[in-house]
Amino acid sequence: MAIASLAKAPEAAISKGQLKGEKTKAVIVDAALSLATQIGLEGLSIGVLAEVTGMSKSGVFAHFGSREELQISVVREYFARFEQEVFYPAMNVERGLPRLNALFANWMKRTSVEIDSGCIFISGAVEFDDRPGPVRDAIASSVRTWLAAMDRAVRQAQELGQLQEVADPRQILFEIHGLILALHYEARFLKSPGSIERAVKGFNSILERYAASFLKPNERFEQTESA
Amino acid sequence: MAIASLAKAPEAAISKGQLKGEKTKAVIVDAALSLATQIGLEGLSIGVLAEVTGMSKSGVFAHFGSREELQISVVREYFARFEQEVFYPAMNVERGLPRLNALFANWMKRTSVEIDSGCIFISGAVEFDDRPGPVRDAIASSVRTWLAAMDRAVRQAQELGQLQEVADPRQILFEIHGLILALHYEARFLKSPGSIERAVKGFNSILERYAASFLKPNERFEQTESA
DNA sequence: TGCAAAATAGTACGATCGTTCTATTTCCAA
DNA sequence: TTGGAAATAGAACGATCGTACTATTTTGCA
Repeated sequence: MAIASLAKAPEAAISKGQLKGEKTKAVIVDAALSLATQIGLEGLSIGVLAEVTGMSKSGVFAHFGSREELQISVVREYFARFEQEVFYPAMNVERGLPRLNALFANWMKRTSVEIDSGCIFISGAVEFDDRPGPVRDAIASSVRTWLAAMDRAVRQAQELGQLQEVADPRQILFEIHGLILALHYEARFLKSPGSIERAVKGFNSILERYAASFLKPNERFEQTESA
Repeated sequence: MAIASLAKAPEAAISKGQLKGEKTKAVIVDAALSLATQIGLEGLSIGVLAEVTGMSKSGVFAHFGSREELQISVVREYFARFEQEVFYPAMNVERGLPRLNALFANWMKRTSVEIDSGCIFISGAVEFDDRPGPVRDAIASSVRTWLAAMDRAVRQAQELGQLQEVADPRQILFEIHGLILALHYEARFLKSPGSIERAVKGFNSILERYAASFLKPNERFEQTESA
């Protein structure tokens, strides 16, 4: 089960024998991904990618047919890993606040790691906010899918009577999203220490404010817990 | 009085006669700024800039000596305008919560306008977070200067007994910054309606949470008020 | 008004970019 | 094992980039 219905295009039809091809393609996408997290999707260059992978420019190019298709592949791969690291583990946690806590914990943990590597959903948003096209669409649909998953978790906490029924889930989500963005900005760009703690504290404040009743201590979010 | 001491390099020494030169330089920077807000500082190209301003490439180039210097000039110009639109008007409002309200209102108003044009402090942070150098430094010092001004406003509200003394100003600032970033992301990239209202609501929630006592109605922030 | 200096234009350079086309190599099933 | 297809390499293209150099024009003060 993926985050939502769209999730994954048919893509790699492994049935027909493209063993070697798909394998090196995966290697290229992997290299492209770690390049893109550092210098952005727009910074991706087929020449540099060929150099890194030890292939020829045309050899790399042939796997995608266009730079744009390469960028889309990178976005899809990033989304798949995001799903794997952030979303799936939290699905093993019981619905409601515990799962919401887990989702935020994993999201924040990933963002913390990305203080060194960068987040494509954030850098891509900036690079493509004025550039319509399939790359922008791929990023936007990935992000919307993820935010919808968070939205579901918030609503479930409401249905279980853990968060106020009257609260607007999208308001809660907006504020949580802001914490992640501030964490990314202040830690990665400004290099201000203590950003992680502030994000955690902000999250707890949000939960407290919207809590149906006072939270039991074991429902408070701690940075160490996860998954 | 500028936001802080650094504020403005000596730059345009208008005393010595560089009338024509400085004038066209201003025209170039102006064009570069509106270009950079849309496609980013890294997207700036001297060729395109020459085309837009009706000059020759070398004519444009001569004013800066390097592309990097052009980018720095753009950052400085952006900062100056930010100062003019967001910071100065709020200085005419009385210290404490009213001024903090005005600062946030102006900041948000500017961010709202930038839903169409883009914010260089946000896009620049993404473009240069892994790229050390004078451009990154220019952006970072501008942002830090602005955040320090916000920090001062928060502390003044504390000193006046309007916000809790025990609260950490940087925590408050972190959460406010997150609201602005979420507004920029969700409105500009995701194009989700209602983002402005959510940012306002989030700001009021923060003030209420950290308020020393209950806020009087006229101290609540309304989107329409400003300056 | 004339003249040095400042401002702008013109041209060319090496580099890199995405892409195309054609060869060559490698794979894998029959 | 072999033959056709898939995968990769190689070379070249037009375009654009920042920058360096040299001319030409324009400016503004003596």
